[in-house]
Amino acid sequence: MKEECGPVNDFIRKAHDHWHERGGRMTVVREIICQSITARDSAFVAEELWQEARKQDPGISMASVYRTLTDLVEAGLLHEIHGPRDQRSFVKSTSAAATTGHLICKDCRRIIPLNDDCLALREGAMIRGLGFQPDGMHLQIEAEA
Amino acid sequence: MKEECGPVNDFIRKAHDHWHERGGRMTVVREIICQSITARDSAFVAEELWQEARKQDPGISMASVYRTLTDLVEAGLLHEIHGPRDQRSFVKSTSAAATTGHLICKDCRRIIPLNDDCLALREGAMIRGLGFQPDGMHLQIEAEA
DNA sequence: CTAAATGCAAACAGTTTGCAGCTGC
DNA sequence: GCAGCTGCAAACTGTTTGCATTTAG
Repeated sequence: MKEECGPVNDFIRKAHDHWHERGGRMTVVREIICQSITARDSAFVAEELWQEARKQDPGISMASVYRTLTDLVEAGLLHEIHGPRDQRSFVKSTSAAATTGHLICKDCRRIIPLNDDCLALREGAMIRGLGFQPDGMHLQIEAEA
Repeated sequence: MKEECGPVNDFIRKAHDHWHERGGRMTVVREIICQSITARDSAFVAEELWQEARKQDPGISMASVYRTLTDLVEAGLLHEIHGPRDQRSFVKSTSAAATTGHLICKDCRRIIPLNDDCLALREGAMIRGLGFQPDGMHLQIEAEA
């Protein structure tokens, strides 16, 4: 039942470090959840991770998924997306959607990352001009197919 | 108790028309809520409208506020903003925040409308280039003071 | 051995809904 | 009078939390 628990990729290594720094641990449950995140490159919700994590260990609870997600957002490894408010959704901070924006298709429900480097630069400068420190930007465009 | 119920400004006139078109009515409750909306130019939440509406008629329920807001979004007179998910928030469609974006300050909690006409043009063109019909765009930038 | 993490179930907050009574036309 | 609106309270949904138990180191 004991699995290989060491860091296996960059995301997991960083998560591992984050928890260690605060006296925490990289447990099996957390590693399963992180692995499920690692596989994703667009936005996801807690439920999706849970379904996938349950395949590895059917006992994993939603509570753990949410607790893990909260930690990872705090660690800066995930970004929370402010979408339609039925569910919280997240992206890895390294994903394009985290730094620029995403397109939410009202028809197919897909969330498509946008990749406009220029946007972050332009708007970041504007915000600083207003006297604020930008900390996360999400361009959300709803569209029909 | 009977008040002047006719349309008194553009927003209210349009709302009035919307309800009439679908066999509904502009009631006193709805007018009080609409008036409270009319006065606002930045983002607001249901609770705020409710507090204000109660000053006119303490019996008004949150249910009515939400039902009215839902109708107005459907009518295209309001835009729902996808902010931090503790509460739904809205802006009048005529507000800058509806068409361009808004800055959410993590410290002071204010939501500041941004006015970058260029943004809507640029991004709209990009989305159409991807084969979608844009329908509402929200640039959300979180920042610290 | 001990602090930290987990699952469970209960609590929570904002929102929605069913329904009986009220209202505007 | 009747369709439509309202307030109330109960239902709902996604998320969070308290607690007894398990687990990692």
